[in-house]
Amino acid sequence: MKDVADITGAAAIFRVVRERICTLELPFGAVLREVELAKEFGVSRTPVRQALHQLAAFGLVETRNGVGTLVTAGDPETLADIYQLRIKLAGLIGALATGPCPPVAAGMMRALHDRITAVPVPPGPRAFWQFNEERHEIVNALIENRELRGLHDLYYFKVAPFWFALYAEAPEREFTLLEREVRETVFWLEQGDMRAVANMQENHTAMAARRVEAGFAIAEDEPEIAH
Amino acid sequence: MKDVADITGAAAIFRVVRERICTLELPFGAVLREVELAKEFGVSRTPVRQALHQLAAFGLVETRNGVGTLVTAGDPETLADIYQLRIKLAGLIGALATGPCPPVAAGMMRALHDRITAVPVPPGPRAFWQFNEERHEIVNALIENRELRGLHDLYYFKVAPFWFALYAEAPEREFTLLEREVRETVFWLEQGDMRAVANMQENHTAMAARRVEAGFAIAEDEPEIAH
DNA sequence: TCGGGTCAAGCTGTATACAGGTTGGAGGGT
DNA sequence: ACCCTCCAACCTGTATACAGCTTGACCCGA
Repeated sequence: MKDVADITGAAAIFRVVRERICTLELPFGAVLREVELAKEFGVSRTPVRQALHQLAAFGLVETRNGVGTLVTAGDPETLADIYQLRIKLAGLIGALATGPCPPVAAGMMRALHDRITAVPVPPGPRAFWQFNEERHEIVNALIENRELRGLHDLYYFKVAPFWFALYAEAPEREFTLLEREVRETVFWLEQGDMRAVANMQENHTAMAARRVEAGFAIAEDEPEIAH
Repeated sequence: MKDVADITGAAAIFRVVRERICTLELPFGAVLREVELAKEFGVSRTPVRQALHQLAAFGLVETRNGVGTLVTAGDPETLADIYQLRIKLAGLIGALATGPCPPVAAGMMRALHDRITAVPVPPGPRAFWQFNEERHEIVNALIENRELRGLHDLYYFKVAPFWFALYAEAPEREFTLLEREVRETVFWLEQGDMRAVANMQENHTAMAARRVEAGFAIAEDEPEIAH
C-alpha cells in the first residue's frame, strides 16, 4: 500500500519543498539543484522540474537558466501587496459565507487548542509551524467558495516564510498570539458565526502584516553596520 | 531577431492554447495530444507538457494518464463560485485603488472605442474576442496591487470560454454590451476615477454572470428534446 | 598588484527512449 | 443476439542523453 504522501511524485516534492521554504529551512536566496532533489527523492529530474515549475508559478521560487532555482524573497513592496490583498480576502470569506459553520470544525479547533496549551512555551519551530498549519487547514476547509478557498490557501503559503521569520525573532510573543488566535477562533466557531471568524482572521492578518513590516524596517537599517 | 511571441517555447504554447480554449476553438471536452501540439509548434513533448501542466494548474484543462489532456468545462457550481469571486475581486480593485488613474489609459480606451464603433455590427468572433481582450489588458494594467492584478487576469481567462459562448448565442447583444462597457470605461477613465471604473466593471461582471447562468439553465433543459 | 580575457565545470532547457495506464474493438462463448 | 474477455494501439508519466547558458576561477599582461 502506498504512503499517503505519494500523491504522484511531483505533488509530493512540491509539498515538501514548499514546507521547507515556509519554515525557512530553505532561506531566501537558497539555490535548489534539480539533480540533488532528484537524488534525494529517488526519482529523475523530470518530476522535480515539474514541482519546481509549479512553485515558480506560485511565486515561491525563481528558476534561472544555467544557475539553478532560487528561493525568492520578494521585495517589501510585493510583500505589502500580498498582505494588503490577503487582508481583503479574509474579508471576502465573511462576505461570501452563507450559513452557520459546521459544529465539527469547532471541535477540531478546540482539540488543537488543547494540544497547544499542553505544550511547553515556546515550543520548537517545527511544532509551532504545524500548529499554525493545522489551524489554517481547519479554517480553510470552511470556506465554501472553492476558488476563494484556493486563493486563501495559496496566499497563506506565500506569506508563510515572512510570518515564520517572526518566530525566530520573538518566539514567546508569536506563540502567544497564535494561541490567542486559535482560542478566539474556537469561540466564534462555537457560536457558528463564520463572519465573525473571518473578521477575526482579518484582524490577525492585519496585525501580522504590521509585525512583518516592522521587521522589514529593522532589517533595512541593518546594512549600515557593515560600514 | 526573435518574434515577440517567442517568450520561450512553453510560454508561447501556453498562450496559444489558452486563447484557443477561451475562443472555444477548443470546446469543452476536446482532447489535446502532446505529440500533435509538439509537431505543430516544432518542438518536443517537453515544453508542450510544461504548458499543459500550467494550464491544468489554472484549471483550464485536466490531464488524465493514458487518455490525454481534456479541456474542462467546470460544473455550474464551480462556475458560480468563480463568478461570485470575480465580482468581489472587481470590488477590491476599487477598494485598493489609491490615486487617480493615468490619463494615457483613457486615451487608449478611447482609441479602442473608436475602432469598435468603426466596425460593422456584429464583427467576427475573432475581432470580438480581441476587442475585449484589449479592453481587459488596459483595465488590468491599471491595477496597482500586483497580486490583485494577477488574480484579475487569471479569472478573466477562467470565465472567458463561458462568456465567449454567449457571443454565438446572441452576437448583436453581446457586441452592444461590450461597446457599452468600453464607452462607460472611457468616461470614468477620463474622470480619473478608478473606483468608478471598478464599480462599473463589477456591475458588468455581475450582469455577465446572470447571462451565463441563464444560458446554463437553457442548456439544462435541452436534453429533453432527445426523447 | 590589479584588471581583463578565457575557459571549464556545472546548471537548466530540450529532445528522445522507455515504462505504465487506458480504451475501444475483435472474438468467442452463452 | 448479447455479453464477457482479452489484447493491441495509443497516450501520458518517467528516465536519460544532449545542447545551451552562466559563472567563477585561473592565467596572462600591463
